[in-house]
Amino acid sequence: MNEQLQPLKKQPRAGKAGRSGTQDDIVYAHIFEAILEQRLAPGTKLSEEALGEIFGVSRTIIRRALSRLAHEGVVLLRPNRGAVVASPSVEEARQVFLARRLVEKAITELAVVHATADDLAQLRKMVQDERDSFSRGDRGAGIRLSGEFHLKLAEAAKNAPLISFQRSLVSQTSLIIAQYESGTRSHCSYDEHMQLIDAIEARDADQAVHLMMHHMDHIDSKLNLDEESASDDLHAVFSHLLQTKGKSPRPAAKL
Amino acid sequence: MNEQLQPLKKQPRAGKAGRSGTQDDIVYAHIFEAILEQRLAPGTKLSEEALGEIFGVSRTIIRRALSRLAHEGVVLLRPNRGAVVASPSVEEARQVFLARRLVEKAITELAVVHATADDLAQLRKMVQDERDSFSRGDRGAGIRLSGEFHLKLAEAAKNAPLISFQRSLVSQTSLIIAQYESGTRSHCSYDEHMQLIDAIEARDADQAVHLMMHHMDHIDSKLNLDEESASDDLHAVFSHLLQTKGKSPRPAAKL
DNA sequence: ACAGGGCGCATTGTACACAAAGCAGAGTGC
DNA sequence: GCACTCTGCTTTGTGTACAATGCGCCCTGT
Repeated sequence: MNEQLQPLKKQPRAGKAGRSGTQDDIVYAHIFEAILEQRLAPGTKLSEEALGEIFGVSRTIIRRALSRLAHEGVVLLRPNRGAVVASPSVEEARQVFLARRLVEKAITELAVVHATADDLAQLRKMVQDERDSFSRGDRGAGIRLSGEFHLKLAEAAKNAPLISFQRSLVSQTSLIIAQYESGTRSHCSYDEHMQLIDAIEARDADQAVHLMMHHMDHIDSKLNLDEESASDDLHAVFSHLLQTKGKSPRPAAKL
Repeated sequence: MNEQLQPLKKQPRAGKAGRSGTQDDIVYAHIFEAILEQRLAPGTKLSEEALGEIFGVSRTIIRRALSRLAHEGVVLLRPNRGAVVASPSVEEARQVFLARRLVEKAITELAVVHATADDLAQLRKMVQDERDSFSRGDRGAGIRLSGEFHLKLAEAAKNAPLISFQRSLVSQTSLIIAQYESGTRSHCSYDEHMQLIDAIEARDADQAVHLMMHHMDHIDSKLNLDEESASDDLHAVFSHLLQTKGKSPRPAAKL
């Protein structure tokens, strides 16, 4: 039932983070990636022991990784009942997108002021990688890299709290995209990303913000958050209930 | 050298959080409170074992509390070298305040739309408590309650990601205030809080935002983030260096 | 006397063992 | 026949022992 996959010596490819506690980061990155690529469906139970077996580490490490994922909102941690992959409701998705609009606007304005040449070069490189992933048909990597682009943009804005918040928002957005994206492929047009970089490099705040808001509109419109998402939404709610069930009506938000 | 303070049966008074894992929350709340009331100076080492002794719990619990505090930015977690009370630099403080302005503006606008009568009643009650604390001369409680007011306002805005972000910002702001506030007492005029509630209840978005921005200005102006903060700033930087870098003998304040 | 290296202590990181809390199933009473 | 409870198992929560890392001190060599 649970065979050990690899004895954990494999390096994390994308390096979401990779300084000190490599074990934590590896486990974190793998689970995160699995969620993004929908190998872990929303509502899936994440047993500590099973994950420990799989990654060849003790529950202590798993627990830390889950805690981190929970804090970023991609995993739901229920006291005494374990962790499950978060299944954001349509309402939660809307809230995330509202917050993102807000933050992306601010980040764009700040990036126009503070982005260095090096920042811009890195951003361009990321768009390249993103395009490559999509052309390879690697949807999961594409979603992840697209998210990392927005995160790098936040870094260019040079505001630590916003970077941290953006990390959380991007993670949740990725999960939402994985859950709600309509059939089509390219969810985040790298073309728009490139135009955005150009506007920032030109220090044209109005244009940059305009492009970013347009970009947000596009992402929004590609999701089935409205009426037509009935079946998808129902499925999400269903799996959620299967996990949560009990006599408790609804934890809604654990905060 | 380290006597056990209390065997941990004392309830957390203000209830920053208090549902399930009470132990975590108690430890978290006590450390947080100690930091706010400046019984724990920035840069102070937070030894896991010492804290465990003090609170009568194992390092496991302490570690979780520290992790949580670290995530909120009031504690700095250095791999293999333990935790210290964060000592935000002036630059970091500026970043926090910039982010807060942004978020408070959005929260205010949303609260005008979404705040219920119950929300408003709770907000008014919190201002009362805050005023009481200040009149009692309980500065730490005052700072905390003032922060909780802004957090409750975020809850009235009904946007989960913003609430979470606001929690982090408020915590860090509290630390900054504790560190940089100029000698005077009332740092957050509850009067302004009350006016803000009135504007929100009147659903006057422009007025509410105007008041909030004014309020932010006031908080800003009460801090010594500019030139005159030389000594305070120097001290902060100094303690920071003592902890982070060298082989220096002793941090000014010990646990 | 000072610089460099090695050694011992203190503290954190990790794994594991035990305790507690859910959850599922079978059995029993109404 | 249905519902309720009691019991056993599975899974999480917590404490603790051991390993690893960092840090300070002392010793030695120049």
